[in-house]
Amino acid sequence: MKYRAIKGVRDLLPPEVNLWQEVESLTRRFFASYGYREMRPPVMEFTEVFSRSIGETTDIVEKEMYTFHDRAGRSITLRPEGTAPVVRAYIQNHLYTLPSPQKYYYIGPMFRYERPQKGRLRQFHQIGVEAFGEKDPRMDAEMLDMLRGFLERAGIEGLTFEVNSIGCEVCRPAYREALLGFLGEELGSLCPDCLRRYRVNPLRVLDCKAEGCRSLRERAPRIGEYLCTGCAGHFEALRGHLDALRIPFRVNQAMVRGLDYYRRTIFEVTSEALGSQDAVAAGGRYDRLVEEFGGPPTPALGFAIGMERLVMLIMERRGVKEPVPEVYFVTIGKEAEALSFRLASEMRGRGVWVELDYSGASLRSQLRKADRHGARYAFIIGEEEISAGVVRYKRLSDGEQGEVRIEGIYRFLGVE
RNA sequence: GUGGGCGUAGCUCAAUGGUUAGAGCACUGGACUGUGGCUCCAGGGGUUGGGGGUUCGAGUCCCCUCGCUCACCCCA
Repeated sequence: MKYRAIKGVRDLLPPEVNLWQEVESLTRRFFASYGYREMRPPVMEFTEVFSRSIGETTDIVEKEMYTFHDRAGRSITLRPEGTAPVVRAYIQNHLYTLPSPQKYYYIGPMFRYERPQKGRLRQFHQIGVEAFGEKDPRMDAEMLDMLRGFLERAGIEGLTFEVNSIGCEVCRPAYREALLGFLGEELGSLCPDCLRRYRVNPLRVLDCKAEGCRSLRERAPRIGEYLCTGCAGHFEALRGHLDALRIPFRVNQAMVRGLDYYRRTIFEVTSEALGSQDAVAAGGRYDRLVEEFGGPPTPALGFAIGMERLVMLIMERRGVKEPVPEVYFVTIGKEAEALSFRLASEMRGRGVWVELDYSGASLRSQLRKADRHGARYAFIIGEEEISAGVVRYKRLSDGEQGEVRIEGIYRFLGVE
C-alpha cells in the first residue's frame, strides 16, 4: 500500500456515518429549543488565540498544537478546542451588541498532537456550545439541563455528572497558596508525576490515581472552604437549581480543568463504558475571557461533547442499522434493460432508492446481487412482462412475488 | 514523550526451525438456460509490515525499523 492516513486520524465510513448524521440532526433540533444557533468558525486561527486563552503552560499549548507558519510568516494553529475561536468571533463580529444572552453551538473537527488511544484521536470532533452575557447560576443549570436532555435523547445511560467550583481570580490564588503550603510539607509522599504537577499545576495532584497521593487528598485543604462569598453563593445557588431540575449530580472537589480560562463552575460527564478516556462532555464558566480578548466584560460559559466518544456509546447500546435499496432491477434482454433504465431514473426522481444491474449476467446472478445488496424488492422485467405492460416483483425477505402494472408502481411501493 | 500487546489473503485466524504458507468468511462463476438466501464444486487473491543477521534451511530465533492497539501522561 502506497499511502496511509496520518496517525491518529481516521476515515469515517458508512454505516457509522449514518449515526453521525443522526447525532448532528438531533443536535440542531434539540439545541434550538434552548435558543442556540449555529456558528461555524474557521478550523485555524492565529496561534495567540489559543496560547493566550488556554494557558501558555498547559499541555495543549506546550506540546499538543498543530502550529505552522503560513507563507507570510505568521504563526497559525489548527484549533485544539472550540471556545477560543467562538469568543474571538463573538468580539470580532460585535455580537455583544445583540440582546443577551447570545447562545451558539458548533460542530466540527479539533486537532491535538497526542498519542492516540481508545477515545483519543489527533483529529477528533466536538459539539460545543457557548452562552454569552449571563452570570446568573440558573444559566449554568440551564446548560447542564440541556446537556442532560441531549444525552438522554441520544439514548445513552449510565452517565455520571460531576460539578465543582474552582473559584475566581480572587479566591483561587488563596486556595492555591494553601494547597502549595500543604503539599510542600508532603513532597516525600508524592509520586514522581505529582512532583511535576506540584510545580506546574498543583490542583491536579488531587486528581492523581497513585495510592499515596490519594490518601494525601483526604487531609488536603478543600477548594470549597476557600471560595469567596460571591463564588460560594454562585455554587450554592447552582446546586439548588440542579436539584430543582432533578439533575442528578455529584460535587467533586478534586475535579480540575486543563484550560486556564475557567472560573467558578466546571463540570464533567463521564461514562464507565468508555475506557480510560472516560469524559463524554465537559465545560464550565469563563467569565473573564471575553474581556481578556479585548471585548466588553461579559460573563460566559460553555461545554463540548466528544463526538467519537458519544457515537461509541450509542453504537454499544443499539448498533447501527444499514439503509437498503427499495428496488433492484433484474432484466432479461435489451428491451428490458432500456425500460428499467428509464423507469429507474423516474423513480429516483421521486425519491425511491433504486439500483440497476448493468452486468447483463444471468437472472440468478442478478437476483443474487439484489439479495447481497439487501434490496427490499427485486423488480424483474423480461419479454413476458414487457408485452403485458407489467413488472414482476419479488419481495426478497420472504420470496413472495406477483405482477404490478407499470402505472401502479408508486402505489405498490407506497409512494405518495 | 514513556511502557505493554499485536503485525500471515479483503476480514477473522492456523502453520514443532524442515516440501510449493493453509482454513473459514467474503468475492467471481458453475451445478440450477426466467428466480436470490441453503448445499456442493471450481476459481481469483500473499513481498508472512520493511530491512539486516543466525542457520544447510526462517512466517517461526536475534537486532533495527515502521505500523496498529491499549495504558501512562493529558483530555472531548
